[in-house]
Amino acid sequence: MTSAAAQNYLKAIYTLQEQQAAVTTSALAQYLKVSAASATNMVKKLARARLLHHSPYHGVQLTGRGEKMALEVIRHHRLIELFLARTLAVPWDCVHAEAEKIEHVISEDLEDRIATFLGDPTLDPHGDPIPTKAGQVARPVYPSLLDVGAGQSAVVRRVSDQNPEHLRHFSKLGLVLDANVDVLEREPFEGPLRVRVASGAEHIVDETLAREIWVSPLTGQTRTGMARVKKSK
Amino acid sequence: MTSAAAQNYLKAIYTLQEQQAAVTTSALAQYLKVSAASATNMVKKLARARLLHHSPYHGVQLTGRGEKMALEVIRHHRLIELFLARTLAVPWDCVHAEAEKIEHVISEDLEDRIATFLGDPTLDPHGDPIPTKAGQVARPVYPSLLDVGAGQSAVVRRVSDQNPEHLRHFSKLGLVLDANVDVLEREPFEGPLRVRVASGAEHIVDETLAREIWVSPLTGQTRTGMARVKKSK
DNA sequence: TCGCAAATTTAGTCGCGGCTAAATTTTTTA
DNA sequence: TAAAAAATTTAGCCGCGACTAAATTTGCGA
Ligand SMILES: [Mn+2]
Ligand SMILES: [Mn+2]
Ligand SMILES: [Mn+2]
Ligand SMILES: [Mn+2]
Repeated sequence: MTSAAAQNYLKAIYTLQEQQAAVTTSALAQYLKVSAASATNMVKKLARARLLHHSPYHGVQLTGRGEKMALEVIRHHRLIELFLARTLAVPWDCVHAEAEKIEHVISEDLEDRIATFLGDPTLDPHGDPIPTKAGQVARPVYPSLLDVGAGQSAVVRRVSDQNPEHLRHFSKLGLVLDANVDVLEREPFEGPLRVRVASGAEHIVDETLAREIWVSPLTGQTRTGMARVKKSK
Repeated sequence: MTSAAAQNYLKAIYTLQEQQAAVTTSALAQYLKVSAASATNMVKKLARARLLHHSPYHGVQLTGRGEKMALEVIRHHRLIELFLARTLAVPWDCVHAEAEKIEHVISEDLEDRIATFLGDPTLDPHGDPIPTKAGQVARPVYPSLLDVGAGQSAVVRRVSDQNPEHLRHFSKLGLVLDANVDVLEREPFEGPLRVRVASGAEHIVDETLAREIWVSPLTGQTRTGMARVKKSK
């Protein structure tokens, strides 16, 4: 038990649980790009192994053991992402795919060595929190770039690692971790944003993309606000 | 095709081919710790994929494509071993088991990054040659420590990575890569060796273990010989 | 050269993790 | 509230890579 496939299901359920409490078969199937029947099949196996509770036709919920196991895999994933980024300068749009494979095959000993080598880090290259060995994980909640009002500034804190093309686009735009962004204007009806980045360049950011960037809004207005924040340091 | 299992068969056949030209089903099965029936089954699949020639009841031989593929996996394996040893100080008795898993899941891009990071190395932590990207591999042939006569000295060039306990023992004894060894005496009937290592300490090395260490013999006699060699540098 | 033992292949099975199609249950809509 | 739609589960299948047991082939010794 706890094959790579099972680990991926546990990870997916954990991730989906962060949004809504009851994770449905179809949500799971869609997320993992498998058929609903396949998801049901694995869910029954995980339930038998007491890694989740299955309320047939209604959804699943991880048990303590299941959540712990999910967090272990997530810890592997994020440590590996950071390790590859740090040691080999693997760009942030590539680390996810590599980590997705390696996370299932490293030993606990190697995990420990990587963690120590990196100085027991708390964030991966996308700003995702790294669970501790004991299974504790921070749950930073940031507004998305979309929630920042026109005329406001913010600092990029976390970026979705699900789409490599989007990540590549973000780094091209200068929208990297800890970067400052000024939201200049917002098209109505959930339209795209116009932003200014640290270099001074201005870019249009589509709604879908803006949803994949989470930020710490800064008080005060764009330039002025930023200047004030810098001074007050 | 070319699942992790298939890659392991190709690697095993390549390794066995270095000893004898025709690799039998039972040799393969024994090496991989699977039943003969399982080996036959995979052999037939690899033959269908034109990765080897199968002469039923007589043995197999890798095709050009099969050998190339084997060398690609071996390159992954040895690069990963060296990478783990260099970056994380993973001891040489642990790198093999980790590499055995990771070798099947890294991308070509990651392989290239690791190779470049390591400066395109030619030897792994056990002195095994690393095949090039193009599939060329050096075939260093060294005598084993057992072939060194009493009173002779040698330099450790290569050590079998198959048995972690043996490797741990070797490093405890100071029998590491590039170490000098003086063979002091040899018990008759293929008995154990008495050796002196760089530190001056003397150790008994069993025949089985001595077979797992390959060396460059030095001309001249132990101390005297070594001294002379050192002077002549 | 014949017969037997060893090696090898074939036949049939299993668990895993996918799939489609059909049955069932829940939810929505009329 | 009954019928239709949607979601979910069940049933049955497949390829993979193991296995055991049985059949076949090979090669060796008498
Ligand atoms: Mn990731
Ligand atoms: Mn990440
Ligand atoms: Mn190795
Ligand atoms: Mn090695």
